[in-house]
Amino acid sequence: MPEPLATERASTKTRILDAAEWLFAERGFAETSLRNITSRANVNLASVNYHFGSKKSLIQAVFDRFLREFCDKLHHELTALEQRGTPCALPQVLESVLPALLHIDTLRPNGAAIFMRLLGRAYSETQGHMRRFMFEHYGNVMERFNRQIMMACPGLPPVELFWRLHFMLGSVVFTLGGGEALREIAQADFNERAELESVARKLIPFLASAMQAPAA
Amino acid sequence: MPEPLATERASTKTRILDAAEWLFAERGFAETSLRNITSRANVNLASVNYHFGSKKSLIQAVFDRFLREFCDKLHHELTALEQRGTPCALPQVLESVLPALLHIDTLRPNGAAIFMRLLGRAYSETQGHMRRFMFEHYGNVMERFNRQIMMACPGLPPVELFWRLHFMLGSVVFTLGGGEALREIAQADFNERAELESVARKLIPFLASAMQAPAA
DNA sequence: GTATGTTTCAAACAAGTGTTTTACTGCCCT
DNA sequence: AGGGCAGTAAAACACTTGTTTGAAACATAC
Repeated sequence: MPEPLATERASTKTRILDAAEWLFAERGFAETSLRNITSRANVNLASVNYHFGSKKSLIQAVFDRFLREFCDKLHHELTALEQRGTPCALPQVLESVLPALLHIDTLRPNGAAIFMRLLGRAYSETQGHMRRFMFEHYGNVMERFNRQIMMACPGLPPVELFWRLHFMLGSVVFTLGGGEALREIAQADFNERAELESVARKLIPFLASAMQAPAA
Repeated sequence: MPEPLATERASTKTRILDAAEWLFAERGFAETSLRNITSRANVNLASVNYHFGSKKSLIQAVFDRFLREFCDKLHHELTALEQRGTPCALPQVLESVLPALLHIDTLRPNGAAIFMRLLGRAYSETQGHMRRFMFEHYGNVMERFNRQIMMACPGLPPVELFWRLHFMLGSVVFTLGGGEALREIAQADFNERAELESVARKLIPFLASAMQAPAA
């Protein structure tokens, strides 16, 4: 499937995906109606059921597109890391996700924040459909990342590692997905441009130091 | 207002609050209908509008009850900390929120997890109604906690402190509010009872170490 | 040019939403 | 006894939701 030229209107399918992901991140899944999506995408209401089958499938499709874009880039960074031979230091491992984040931020405005919010919502889902979907389709990349972390944290018991990985995920999702609210406060109170990359670069030493705490 | 005796049925108002907070945390605000709430509370549909005015006000009332219970306890712990005179070490400061968390966990089953999920939802709200409400009514307690953290982290620039406080909040909300999902995984994979307190006690050294990372 | 398969469109569908209305309790008070 | 009143009950309100329908428009093939 070729990239659509800039002159021609994007396909109905991607127009729906673009509109949906923005609204989902902004308001949540339940608070976003199909009519919100289709009117934002300038397509007919019925077209989402025609192309995706149902709202639930659309949500999954939105999530899948993000995951693919993110994991493809992360995969690339991880192979570079693995081919070094020598085990990497923690900050370097953490830094390897940065290009993937910045990448999806270039594809769409505020892409990384939207992705993080979707990730947060996916995790807070009671049923855990998406969490399962995520591990089934992209579990291998995440597994490789975990291994790098593990090698950089020698002597850490597996249980402790499990929890600390989720502590980290919480920090990242909460602050990077927290959206404009946090950034605006930071900018107002400290007059500092709070770009995605600058926040992420504050996160890295914070998390690296956290992971190296002695296990209780 | 006296505590209702165990024999008599709780007031309609608190029955609604109890049912609502559980459902809100489990499914979210929008996904929970008033009919879900009233049928779970065994009260009439109209009674929620009669007692609370609207669904939005009910949400706020649920949130307010949690905040009051939590901040009252935290207030108590903070005064104990402040009266020591000598500045406290970071782990001790962090540990001061533990009694407040455990307290609301005794008031209702899974209370802390529910509270954390509500907190997370409150923060991820686009409009930020609840965040504002929270700071207006309980900002003083949070301010005092921040000061204790600040004193335990000498030399940390204010901007850095701002972000790190939110990094911490993210970890706590995400993992403690993550609910049964994370605990079940931990229990299945590592055969370890994942109680609220044991997870919280893993969080403390993790966060303490994180806060002490050198500023970039 | 006609036939074929795909995509769009407006309209309708049944089900569920928050809220309001109206009548009907039980209860205290003078 | 009876008027005032906070609380409850069932029903209806107007509206939005996701989904389906059947016809129109489009493209592509022969």
